[in-house]
Amino acid sequence: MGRGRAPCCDKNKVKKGPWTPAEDLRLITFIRNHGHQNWRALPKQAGLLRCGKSCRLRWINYLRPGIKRGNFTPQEEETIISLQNLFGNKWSKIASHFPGRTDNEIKNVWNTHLKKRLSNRKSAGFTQKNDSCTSSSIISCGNREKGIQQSIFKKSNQNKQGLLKEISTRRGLSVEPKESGHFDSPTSSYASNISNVSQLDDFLRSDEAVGSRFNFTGPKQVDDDMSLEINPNSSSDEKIEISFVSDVDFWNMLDALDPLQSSTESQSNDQYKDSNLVENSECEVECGKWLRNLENELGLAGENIECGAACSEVALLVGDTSLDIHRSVALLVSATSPEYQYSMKDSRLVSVVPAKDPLSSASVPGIKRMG
DNA sequence: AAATTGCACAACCGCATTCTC
DNA sequence: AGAGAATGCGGTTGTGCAATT
Repeated sequence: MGRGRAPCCDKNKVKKGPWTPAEDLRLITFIRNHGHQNWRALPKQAGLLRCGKSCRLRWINYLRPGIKRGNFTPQEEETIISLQNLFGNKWSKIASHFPGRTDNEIKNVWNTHLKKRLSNRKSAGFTQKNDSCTSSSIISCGNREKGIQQSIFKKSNQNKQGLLKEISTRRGLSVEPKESGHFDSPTSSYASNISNVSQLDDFLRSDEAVGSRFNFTGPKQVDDDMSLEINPNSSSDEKIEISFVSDVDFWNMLDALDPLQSSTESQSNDQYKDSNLVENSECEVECGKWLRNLENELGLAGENIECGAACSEVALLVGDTSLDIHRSVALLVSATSPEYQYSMKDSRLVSVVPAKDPLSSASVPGIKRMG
């Protein structure tokens, strides 16, 4: 057992506060290449001005693959309540019953509304005993509590300007939940069958997408109908949202949309545009828009910085990492920054330079978070 | 339209526990 | 065995955003 406590880092030299996309990418890239044997040494090795604990927390709670984001289903919430009753505030133990969920997330959901719900139940005269929702049966009785579900749903209506929402709005797609808006579909790689925008659309319309990856923001009124309605022509706003999840699936999805799978050395934007790898111009335009949204979502574009310069920063961050990231970044440059061109060697991104002056290196300003 | 309030959640802090030498 | 380092865990806070007034 340790005595005393050494400071985990020099607090004067570490950055605090929200993580920027560039930091995230740096952390992801480093861990993908080198793992995380030593959290204390990791920030220095990865070139991050962060405390090791902060890196660990960021990875565990947000960046690692397999994180299941989005609202908790009523069933999950009831299970949390019963497990909390069983174990107390042993969040990591409770989280072990929810693959993909983090202890922090469960702790948050408990503190924000499950605790209140429980006290409301008690004050309303409901006990687990006379509510017939004992720990063993509680999982199956979630759907009976429509009122509770409705209140959950209202609370879940926190809108983020998500990537998918942008796409769905632009493409006239909205999703109208008639029930609680929660789905418990099995998680699966959504990248495997997507190769163009229309397939992406199909995916967006599928239950699998909603259940495995996307948060659902629902109507304020909840019908009795338990079905999911998808209304492609609806003009209702902000019905679906997605969090940026930097996991394997994320990169795989980019790959799946990537028409540069077989790209070779020194492929310029013009070459890219002229190639037959893009099925048609409409698809190209859609991909470009989609990727621009992605760049926005990553905070790599906007008033403060040049698109292409941001990409060059990303390229530097990418370093010697896996090929899929190289392709993704190359695609970002192609789709969003015609004023820049990239060069690839052995399927790796080696430079991003202004197209008008191919001899000069792209400047690399610090990336500023938008907003 | 502006101000206020409340909510959700990422991130921090410090203590506990485990690991290593 | 025990000291120090590293990691895990749970409580708490800060911040951004949406809803409400």
